[in-house]
Amino acid sequence: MSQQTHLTYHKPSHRPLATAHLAQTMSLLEMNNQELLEKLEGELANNPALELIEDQHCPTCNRKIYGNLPCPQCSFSSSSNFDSPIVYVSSQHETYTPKYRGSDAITPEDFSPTIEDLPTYVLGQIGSELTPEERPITAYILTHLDEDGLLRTPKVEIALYHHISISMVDKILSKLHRCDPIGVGAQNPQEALLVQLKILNESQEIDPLVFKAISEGFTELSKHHYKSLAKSLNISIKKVKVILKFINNNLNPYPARTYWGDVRHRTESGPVRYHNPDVYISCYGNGEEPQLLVEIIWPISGTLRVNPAFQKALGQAPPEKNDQWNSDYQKANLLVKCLGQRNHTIVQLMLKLAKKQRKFILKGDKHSKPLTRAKLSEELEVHESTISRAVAGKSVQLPNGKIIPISKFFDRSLHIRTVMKEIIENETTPLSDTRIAEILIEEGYNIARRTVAKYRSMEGILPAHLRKNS
DNA sequence: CTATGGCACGGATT
DNA sequence: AATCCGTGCCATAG
Repeated sequence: MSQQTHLTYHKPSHRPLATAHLAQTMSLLEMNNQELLEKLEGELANNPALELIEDQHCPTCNRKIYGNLPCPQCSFSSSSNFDSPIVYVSSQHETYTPKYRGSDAITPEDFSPTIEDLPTYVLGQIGSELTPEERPITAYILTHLDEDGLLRTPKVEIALYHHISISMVDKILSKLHRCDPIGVGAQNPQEALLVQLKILNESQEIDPLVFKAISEGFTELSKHHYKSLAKSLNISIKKVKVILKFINNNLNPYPARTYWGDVRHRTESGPVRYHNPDVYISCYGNGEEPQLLVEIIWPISGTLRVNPAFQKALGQAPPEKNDQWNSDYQKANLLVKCLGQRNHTIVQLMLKLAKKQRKFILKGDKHSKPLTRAKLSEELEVHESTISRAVAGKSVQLPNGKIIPISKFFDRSLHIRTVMKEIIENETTPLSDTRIAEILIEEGYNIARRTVAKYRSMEGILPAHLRKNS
């Protein structure tokens, strides 16, 4: 297809426009939805040459088209066997999906996006438990939650505003904390973690060190300064990692976010956080072989284009404004083109990924195939760094409702780790690392004993002698 | 003596 | 060029 040439970003070019084009496409590619949203809003506010129009309908198939892209239906419908996923770009819908991660057993049928917003959703759960006096206060609190489900407004303020005591506020908050995104209404990530931990503790035994790590070493924890954390708690770094894994697996500092990964940080300001997914993957059809539906989320509703009226007016610009207008026009034009290209790249990427990792998407971690960015870049005929940029810091929601970073599609050892986990779960008597390695080798995974130990610790599984059997 | 964790090296990936 | 990952070797705990 003709676009392929546009995708080979590594081709040297001497035209200045092309370099600007290149630079902008790359930076746009790196952005996830949140960042893109901010960027677009900024551009729209500052550049009169840009306009946001209603989403268009495709002239031939009359489907809605989004995201400054050609019609998805027409360009992709040729590949409609179940092997090739349908890919399309869709506008950001206001769905809040209240799946609190943790339970594995969410099947595609269970998963239907809920159209409620967070306050409504939470209120629906506890509405009946509240006394008439508590009700308006709760509503007030809920509407003051930030996008992460945290309550940044000081308690005192609420108490004063409603002329009630702080203990009253506390009482309501503690009820709130137990609602579905467990920990909603906590004052900060730290409190959210503690609340979740407390509730979890009621149903299972929890290492008191986890409490200590969160309450005393939270700053180190959030900065990923594990060595200093280990020192201040006077435990081994190994132990810290076990704790960390536990936290990552079971707790969520931002209750309304579905995912918090321990991912490398992109900026000094802290770990990359996943807000809403940038891509949805869902199933179309319920059979054995459902077709995959890949949805690239476009952060704004509407399509961005260069305002034709502005373009017309260019010729009649007042002389003193001429330069300004021209540059606005150029910039707008560039942005629109780059956006289209960014989206095109992401679409191609996700299409390929969905195809390659189909089993992983449908059947879970065990079927993940080791895949490197390099290999994919070869197939897509783009530069490696293009893939890296497109993948970095973005997240995707799978048909089972889990939100994972896209980089998980490139995990080299995910499948072995899951097989290993299964072995350990099914063991009758605790198996030593050596033994596990032997079993894995028998099953065809060539792996060293030392590596088993590494995987174990990655998964937060205790060594054999500390494991008791079930 | 056996099972694991720590450190560090080299090759692959990004 | 920087980082990640699998491994081997050695120290330590049990």
